Amino acid sequence: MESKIFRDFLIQRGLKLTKERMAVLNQIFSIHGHFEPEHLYLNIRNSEIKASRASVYRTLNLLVESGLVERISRSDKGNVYEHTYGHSHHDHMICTTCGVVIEFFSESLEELQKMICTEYHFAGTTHTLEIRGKCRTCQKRKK
Amino acid sequence: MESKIFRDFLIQRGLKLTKERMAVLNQIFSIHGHFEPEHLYLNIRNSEIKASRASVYRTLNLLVESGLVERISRSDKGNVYEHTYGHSHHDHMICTTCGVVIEFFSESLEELQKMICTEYHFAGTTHTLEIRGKCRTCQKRKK
DNA sequence: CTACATGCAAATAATTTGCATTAGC
DNA sequence: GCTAATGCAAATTATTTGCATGTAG
Repeated sequence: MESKIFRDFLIQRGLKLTKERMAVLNQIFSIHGHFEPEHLYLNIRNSEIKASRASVYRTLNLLVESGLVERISRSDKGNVYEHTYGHSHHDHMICTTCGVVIEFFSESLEELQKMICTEYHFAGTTHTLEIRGKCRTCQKRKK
Repeated sequence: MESKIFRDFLIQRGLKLTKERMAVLNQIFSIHGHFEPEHLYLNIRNSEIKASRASVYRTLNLLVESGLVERISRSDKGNVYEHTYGHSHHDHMICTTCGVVIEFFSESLEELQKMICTEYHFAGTTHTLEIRGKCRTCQKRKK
């Protein structure tokens, strides 16, 4: 699982597996969807093993480098992250009225993107698609 | 053109068309691709009519609200913008090695997205697709 | 035991805001 | 003239960093 991947990543870099780093990792993987660093920090403050804001940010950067977490950046202030391991790829629809985030996946979309990459001789590794608009509920509400 | 649209937008809101706002607008529309607020500010400092950082940021927010400019946010630090008027919709491929940005457009992709929206009862208005990976040149270079 | 990690507080950086002054309409 | 905009500098917010101390390997 993810802690094994992270451990291997750290060893490979000659870094140490500290309890603070584990606390951050565990917290992240206990969260379902998206999260912000501050949110993460507050949760950790309330948990068994604590970590400072500095460590949260430092660990977050390591996790992104290791590929376990992805920065999907799209908040007005600050970054938004999401863990990628064990959480299959998907894209997002964001309601500009209520802010709700709908995750979706489309195989055709993935394939089309591969074709486009080929056409442009681009070796795509990851992508982010974000569709903004109004969700079902807000469409009704506003008229 | 864009200045007419912006003027109308301002009037509709009971706001004023100042020379600073025009300077920001002109500067943006004299730029081909993407830009960052600081870049914009520096260009304006060197132009005829100047504007402070505060005004640049304030105007930028108005332009986003008016729909003339879009925040495509994805720099490690700060936001990246792009003007949308007269610059038809397209998506981006970003090389994670050299940072080059390739713009592309695919009609099939647009249609597929419409279909997905329909399926999810989502009224999509705009979208951003960003594919990250290695560009042709960097693929050769690194091997 | 040694190098790397931690926490803290100070430093950076991007952006926003309060306020006195200036300028569209 | 009235209301909104400007510039400045101070305030906020998010994130990083230097340094003395702690700790994993």
